[in-house]
Amino acid sequence: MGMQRKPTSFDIAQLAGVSQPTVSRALRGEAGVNPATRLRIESIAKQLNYRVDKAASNLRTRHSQTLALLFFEDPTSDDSLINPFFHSMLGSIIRTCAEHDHDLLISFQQLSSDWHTDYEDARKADGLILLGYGDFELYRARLKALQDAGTHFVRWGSVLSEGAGLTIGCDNRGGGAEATRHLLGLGRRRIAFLGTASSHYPEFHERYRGHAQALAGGGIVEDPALQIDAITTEESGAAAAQALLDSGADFDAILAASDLIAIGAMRTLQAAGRRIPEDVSVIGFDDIPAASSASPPLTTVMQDARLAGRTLVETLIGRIREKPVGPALLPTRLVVRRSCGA
Amino acid sequence: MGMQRKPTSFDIAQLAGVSQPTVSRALRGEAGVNPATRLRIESIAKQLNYRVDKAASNLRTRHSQTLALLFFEDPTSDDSLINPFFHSMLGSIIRTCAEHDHDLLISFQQLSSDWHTDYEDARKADGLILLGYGDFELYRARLKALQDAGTHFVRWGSVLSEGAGLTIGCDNRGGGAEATRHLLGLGRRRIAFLGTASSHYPEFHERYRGHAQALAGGGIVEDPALQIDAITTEESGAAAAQALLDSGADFDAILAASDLIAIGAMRTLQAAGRRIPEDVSVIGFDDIPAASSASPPLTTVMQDARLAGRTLVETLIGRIREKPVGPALLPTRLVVRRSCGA
DNA sequence: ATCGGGCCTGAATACGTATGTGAGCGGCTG
DNA sequence: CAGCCGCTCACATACGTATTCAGGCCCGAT
Repeated sequence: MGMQRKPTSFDIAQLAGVSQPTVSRALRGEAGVNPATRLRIESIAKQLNYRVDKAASNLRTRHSQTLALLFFEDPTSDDSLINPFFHSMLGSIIRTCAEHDHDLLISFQQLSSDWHTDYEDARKADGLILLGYGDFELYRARLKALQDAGTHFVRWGSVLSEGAGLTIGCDNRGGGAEATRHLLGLGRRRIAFLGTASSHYPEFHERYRGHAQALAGGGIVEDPALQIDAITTEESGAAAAQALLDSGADFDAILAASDLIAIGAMRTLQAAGRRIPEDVSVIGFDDIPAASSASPPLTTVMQDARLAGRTLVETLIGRIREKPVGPALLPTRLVVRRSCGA
Repeated sequence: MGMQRKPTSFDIAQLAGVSQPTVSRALRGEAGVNPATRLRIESIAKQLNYRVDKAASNLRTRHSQTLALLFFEDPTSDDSLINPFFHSMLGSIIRTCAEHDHDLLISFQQLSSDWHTDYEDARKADGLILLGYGDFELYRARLKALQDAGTHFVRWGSVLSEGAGLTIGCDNRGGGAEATRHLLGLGRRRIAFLGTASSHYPEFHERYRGHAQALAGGGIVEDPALQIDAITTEESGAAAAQALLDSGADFDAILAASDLIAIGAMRTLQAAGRRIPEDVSVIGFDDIPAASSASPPLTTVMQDARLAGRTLVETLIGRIREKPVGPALLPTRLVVRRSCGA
């Protein structure tokens, strides 16, 4: 009972009194099979609990109906955490893959490893989803190599940066601008930006540019002292806020390039006795779950993670099927919570 | 340049002046290959960016070096969220798989679908990792079927429930007991338990039993009015707390069967004007990230998610290699934060 | 010189599926 | 009645690797 040999299409064929190719055609729903024969085959297959051997099928068809999700994590962080925003995207990616009958492989990668050849070359996956913040310059060569090799992939990032058609991202500039306009509307005039403005981090760069644009639109002159570098961790946000306090700069609002930065910054500010939102308004970016449960609840620029995940997967599958889909710029939406008043 | 045919072991063989089997042997590190030949082959393979075709390899060897991670989600929740505790485990699972040279497939499943035959029968994976809370009775038949079919799998859950050797879990009873002893030590005497005590949810059941045990140890008589059903969501926790308030029962502490329940309950309590921890002490279970950032920070029974993930993967791989490893009961640790005073 | 035995390698084959090609059969047209 | 076509199906083969088996070679021992 227990460990029988797994049934093959030959077994089905023999029981059904047909040849193996007929079984294959019948089960794949191919046209040109007698309906009665098809029914008989399907019934026997179901009865034997037959499953098409994916390895054999992959070998024959030369594709795997599998996508690979590659996370690029900061190699310094050895622990097992994933950026919370990507967490939210993950569920959507998984579900969308399932809807399109694709399996999903998932792994962490270092920018420095040879991931760019390990998946499609080994025919593990038909396409790659690249996820992760990091110094974009480090990606560049690998992305180019991927593209030259004809590998199918999509990337979450700043759409405007490079390689149109393979990057999906949200409207970082628009989101940054909207946040800053909101702060201006609240009467804030000295708005600090926490998160690097360097073009090596294109998403933060775009958010910064939106911020600067809105400032200019409000007739405010940028003050370089109000821009502090930070990466996407609470610690970094806390440190950046501390640096801002230590600098003695005058500020009445903070636009953080991500929620984690904002949450870290709020902690520092509160510890230093600054009241939020009375003394300082804070706005984040992403709308991760922690944003709404922060105290006070964080006003933030929402990226629709579910839409993002879905778009990534469907764009990738489209590219694999040689039905190229253009780059998508996903909308953002400002979620106003109590932290900034009214 | 762009779209050459991918090199095969035959191509390598021809260039190296040997036969294909020799290439296979050399690259797999098999003994009995002339060192000089091996070096030549390795060099050529590297130069051509050759990768072993995984589909062909899988077909031949009849295993895939791949594990499948199956999440069982409440089918009612249509959105893309994953239980936060599993989130924390995920990173560890991914990393441990990589360390052991295994790929990882991930998918959502409904208890009712035919997942139990879809992965190993289709030879997509060598083994299964089952994750998810839910009515255990629904699992039972499927788990039995898996085991009878000789499928390799491990499950996160209550170790004591059934099928020793295939379940990894933490010491739920010990954790529940420790939490309640802590509350007793704070002088609390009327401790409510939020989370079903039904044996259909073995983990919650174990936590409840630990709680009851500690109560008995402290000479306290259980009050059925202080046990309110709840499942692992904030909403359910909030509703349970509301039910508790509405019942008019007297209570000075809450032990929630999970952090999400605790967080939801705290929200309700605070909205009702109860002060935490002055009026009511609250303890959760899991130590998800939100626990530490809740207000006030939540005292909770920590499950070591990283250890859990690692143990799951390594146990599964051990079972696949026919080196069975016994069931593991992982330790818990009480993390005391400010919420319960001192 | 012969023989036995390691050491290395090549020839042949199997893994299970998908697909190109052609054959048999019945019905239809001219 | 010959010829043709559409419908089903079987035969043969390819996908790229891993493994079994046997053979060639060289060395030392007899």
